[in-house]
Amino acid sequence: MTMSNTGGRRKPPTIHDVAREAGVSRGTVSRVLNGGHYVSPSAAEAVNSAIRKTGYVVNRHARSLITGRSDSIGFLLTEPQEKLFEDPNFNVLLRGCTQALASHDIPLLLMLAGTEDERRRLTRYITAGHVDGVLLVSSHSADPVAEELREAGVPLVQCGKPMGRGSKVSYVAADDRDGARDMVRHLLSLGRRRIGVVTGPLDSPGGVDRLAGYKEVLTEAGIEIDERLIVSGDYGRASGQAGAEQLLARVPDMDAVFVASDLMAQGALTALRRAGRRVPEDVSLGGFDDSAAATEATPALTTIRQPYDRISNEMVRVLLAQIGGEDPAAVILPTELVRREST
Amino acid sequence: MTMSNTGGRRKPPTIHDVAREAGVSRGTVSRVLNGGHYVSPSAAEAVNSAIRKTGYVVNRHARSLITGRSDSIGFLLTEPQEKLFEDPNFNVLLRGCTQALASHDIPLLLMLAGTEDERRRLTRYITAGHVDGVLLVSSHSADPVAEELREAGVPLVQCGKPMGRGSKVSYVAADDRDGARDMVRHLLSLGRRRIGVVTGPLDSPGGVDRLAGYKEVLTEAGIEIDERLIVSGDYGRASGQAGAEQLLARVPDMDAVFVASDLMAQGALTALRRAGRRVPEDVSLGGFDDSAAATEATPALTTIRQPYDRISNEMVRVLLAQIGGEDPAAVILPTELVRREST
DNA sequence: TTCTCTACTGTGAACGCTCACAGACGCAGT
DNA sequence: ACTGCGTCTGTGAGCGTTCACAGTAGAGAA
Repeated sequence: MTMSNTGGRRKPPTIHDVAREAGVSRGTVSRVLNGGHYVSPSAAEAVNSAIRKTGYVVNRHARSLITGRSDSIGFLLTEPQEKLFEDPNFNVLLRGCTQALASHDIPLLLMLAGTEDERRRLTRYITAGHVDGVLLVSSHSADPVAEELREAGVPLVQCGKPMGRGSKVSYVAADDRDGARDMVRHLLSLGRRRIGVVTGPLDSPGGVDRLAGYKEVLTEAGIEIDERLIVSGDYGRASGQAGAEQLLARVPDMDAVFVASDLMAQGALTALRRAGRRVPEDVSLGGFDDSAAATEATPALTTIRQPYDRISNEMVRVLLAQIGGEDPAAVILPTELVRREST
Repeated sequence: MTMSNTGGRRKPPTIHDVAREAGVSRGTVSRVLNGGHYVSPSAAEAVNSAIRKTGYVVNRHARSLITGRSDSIGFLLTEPQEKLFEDPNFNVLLRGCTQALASHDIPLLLMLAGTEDERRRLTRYITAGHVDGVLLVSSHSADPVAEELREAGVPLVQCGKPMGRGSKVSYVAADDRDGARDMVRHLLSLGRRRIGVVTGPLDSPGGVDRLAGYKEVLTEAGIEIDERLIVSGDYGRASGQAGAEQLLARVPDMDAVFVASDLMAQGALTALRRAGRRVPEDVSLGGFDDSAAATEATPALTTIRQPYDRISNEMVRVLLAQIGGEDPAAVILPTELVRREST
């Protein structure tokens, strides 16, 4: 009584089979499948049990062919992927997007556009309508791909604030400026006054905004901005170490550092330790991201938590809305100060 | 003279448009698209330039509808995803598979089956023929999903050796036994004789094989197996720490440990340090995986490199072969000893 | 010439679905 | 009775491809 059916895929049932089984027409089955309006309760019941009995699953290709939708979306990465894949936050984002989409029964296509060739290939693929929309993760905040897709009319949501001010592309981002403000305020509340900063890349809005928040709070507190206490990095561990070394050389009695990423903060930790500074006794150290690096470091890093789980949900929500015809939207989500051992 | 076309996706050209442009029939265009046999050079040239001119991209839905293939494959994760996504090796694998598939112009669908519901939904999706095959990553080495898909006749390649001996499912794995042998031989060559081992889970082939390699080499070297020197872990950091503590308690003069994952080795490092042992002076420590954890640890870990870049390529190769009608295959790839500071 | 073979090309039909339309039915208002 | 309306249902057409088949042209053999 087993139906092992080992090997050789059997032809799946079609909407026709279901219709015959339920004693109705294709049209009625289709109506039940898509919302179920204008169909009598008895017919709906018959169709549903026929679906269960036959194990019917809609053929998305046939559906897409006529609707023009593909009911799938692309998760596009346009940058050096080694770096990104190492970033725990990126992984949270990818996982979150996949799950958020899954709850809408929409598959996610992973697209990596490292080289120029791949970029071209994927742009073609996307503009040909093989996905309904794109979730874009790009470290370049003024990515040409974003503009190209937008011009082609492809619904698009970017992770992080894009650089171009005028460009009408949707995005979801954490509130970098406010996060930085919280951190610097926290350092001030500890009695620190000579607070250094290692910024992110200053050609990205994230880098700029975090620095702006730092400056604002100090100015509000009546502390003059000391340019010797400002160095810029690239979010990578090495640049954090170099940055902290530079700061210490310039201002040996610095009593706190705000480092614009946890990875850089790890590097800064190494530099501080080598220079004989104790953290947090001599120097308070604040990071940004609340990545795995923050808890793995010793001492564990006080940092600013970016709500990547919410970011992914919002990206999906905004994208689906845009696919549904709504206008592009910008969403900025609040950050949260997470206190640990480094301050 | 710009054709900005902002917003509103234009209807893409069809094979019909190309045919008209080239002055040939649909059939000829289709033949050019699929291999180009039985088509005259002049016609092929005309079609190709028409394709370039119109910017034609094949509609995969229409193609799939008739061929029955979907020309896409699924990357299925059946286990606690938080853990896996943290694993750098997993990320290499995902990236490698995506790229290997991209070179065949095949999109990868990311599928996460954490809950029972998702598992059912995805099984339906897969068996309905929405993907041509599945790359499966599962920590359970005897995953019921694997068996279910195999029975449904879905081409499938698993990452890592599956548990069931008889089951005819394709897999690609590193040579765990041989890697373990290399490591233990290395420890012996350093003059170590009281070598402990923290194994992986012993209900998985990887865990079993690494322990087997350890035992083999010791036996070959004429050293008796001491059960007090064997504890088992679960590949996680915490279990490595606990394992090393247990070993030290049982055999205080242990002079080396082979730990079956780098993450566990990090934990073991902490335990050894707390117990006042210097690494590598007092105790040589060998890991497994060559993950990021290995280089981040201080001292950097000597470990066994699993060739995840090659594994991903092989998984794709074997899967495509199987889709093409070939029989399931098992591929075992050689590992490599990477010497760093911990031995 | 005629026949055969090879190389090439065009033409329905079909894949499984949705959509627009037309029709049927019951019920209320005129 | 007729008309109108809202609810429900079936039918044909068509989405863009590939595939099988039929057909043409030219070359070479008989």
